[in-house]
Amino acid sequence: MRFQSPRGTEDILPADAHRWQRLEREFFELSGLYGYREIRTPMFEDIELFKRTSGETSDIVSKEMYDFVDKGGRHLCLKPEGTAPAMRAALEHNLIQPNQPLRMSYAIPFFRYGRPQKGRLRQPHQMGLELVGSASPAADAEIIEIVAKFYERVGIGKVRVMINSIGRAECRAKYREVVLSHFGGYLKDASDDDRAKAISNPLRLLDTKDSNAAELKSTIPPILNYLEDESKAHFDQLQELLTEAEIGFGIAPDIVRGLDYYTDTVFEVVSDQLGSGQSSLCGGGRYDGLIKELGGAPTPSVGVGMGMERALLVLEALGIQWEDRRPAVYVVRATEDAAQTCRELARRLRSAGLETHLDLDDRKMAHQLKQADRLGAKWAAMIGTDELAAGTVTLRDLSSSVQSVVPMSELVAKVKS
RNA sequence: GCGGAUAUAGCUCAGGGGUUAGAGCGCCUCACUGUGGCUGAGGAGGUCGUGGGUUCGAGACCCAUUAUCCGCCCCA
Repeated sequence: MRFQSPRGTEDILPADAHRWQRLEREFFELSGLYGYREIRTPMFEDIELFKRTSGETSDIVSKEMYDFVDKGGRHLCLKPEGTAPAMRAALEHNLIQPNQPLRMSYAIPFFRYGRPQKGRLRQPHQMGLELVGSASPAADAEIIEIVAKFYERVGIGKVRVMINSIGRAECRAKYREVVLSHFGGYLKDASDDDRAKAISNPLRLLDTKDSNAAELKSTIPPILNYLEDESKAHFDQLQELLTEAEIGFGIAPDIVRGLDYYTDTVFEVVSDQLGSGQSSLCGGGRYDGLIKELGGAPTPSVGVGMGMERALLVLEALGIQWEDRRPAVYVVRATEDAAQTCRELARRLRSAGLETHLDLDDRKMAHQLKQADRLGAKWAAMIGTDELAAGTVTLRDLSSSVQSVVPMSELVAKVKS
């Protein structure tokens, strides 16, 4: 019986792992410059945490959770997103203090039970940021700035961040009626999906792909027209701040977000390089009501999640290749009597911080050189009877084939130069 | 969750009822017993995704199942 990885999961193989490491390194380095520090929370949580925060009617909670009951009868689930667990942990450990913004970052797998496709998995990964404790549009701008800088830094280039505001609860309630009456006629013979949306979350009618609704979508007045003064001012200031930071953005009135906890600012970065109908590279927004919902003092906050496999997919589509580290030296045992000396030299090279390879299986010299070549080693350090007697190493530059004889004592220095 | 397509060597793919299933690339050996890449000659590697069925005979046809891909849903 041969096993496969479970549906919708992927193995990250040794030849590819460096790309993931690089992505995470760039992410933590960049966000660290803004003061973000990593938080690591458990892979599973009490299922109620997500029902409370994302909302019972959200797609995540209503049909995409990997939930289970453990042997102690606890109803748990693999985390379907990163924000709620981070906030639960922050509250549990009293990390949230008045007038002290809390900045947290993470790179995590998360879990959603859906139909897999390219760029859409059951165990995807995301890099997330949470900025807790500021109501200022400067907080929204900070998160968006990091996102924009991140994509630029890894080579995806300048991205256009699409922003919208969905206001506060009253505004949304008002707008919900606007949407329902605007789409009223259409809903009579709309798809089951869209009719279900009309009941569970009318705002999501805005992103229906039904061609019959295209005109209605284009003629509906945007939610921005219904924002309260405060939300309107917030949104305007955010735009000024983004302009000041020279971040390219556009306004997309149809970005609505499927989770209940968002308020005011919502945003995403899209790419046309993803294929499979997937376009979202990252998504985020402000969630001023979430912490209160979890029993904490009302605390305004903003966050974002950036999809890792989607970033990698775009990088690949752009033809951007990241080189893995390569061995510095392959120590070649030319004759059997040099075996011990070869091992000793290899140890010395590694102590000096140089990746060094050695044949384990008494292969002939030609084979060892072939391995060295295949591994992409810079140098082959060859030792046989002659070198043993002279206390030297024959050092070959594998790309130029230039060869020289150096004393063993100078090997490390020569290779490092 | 709904609709469609696909599954043959490590990889990319041919073979569409009839002996022992093929190619390119990759891998191993030798030419080259102390020198990789290039070349040449050999070689290894497949329960044809899995399980049933039809047939004298199935990699091929039928059914089921699993996985992947595409569309919907949704998002990262």
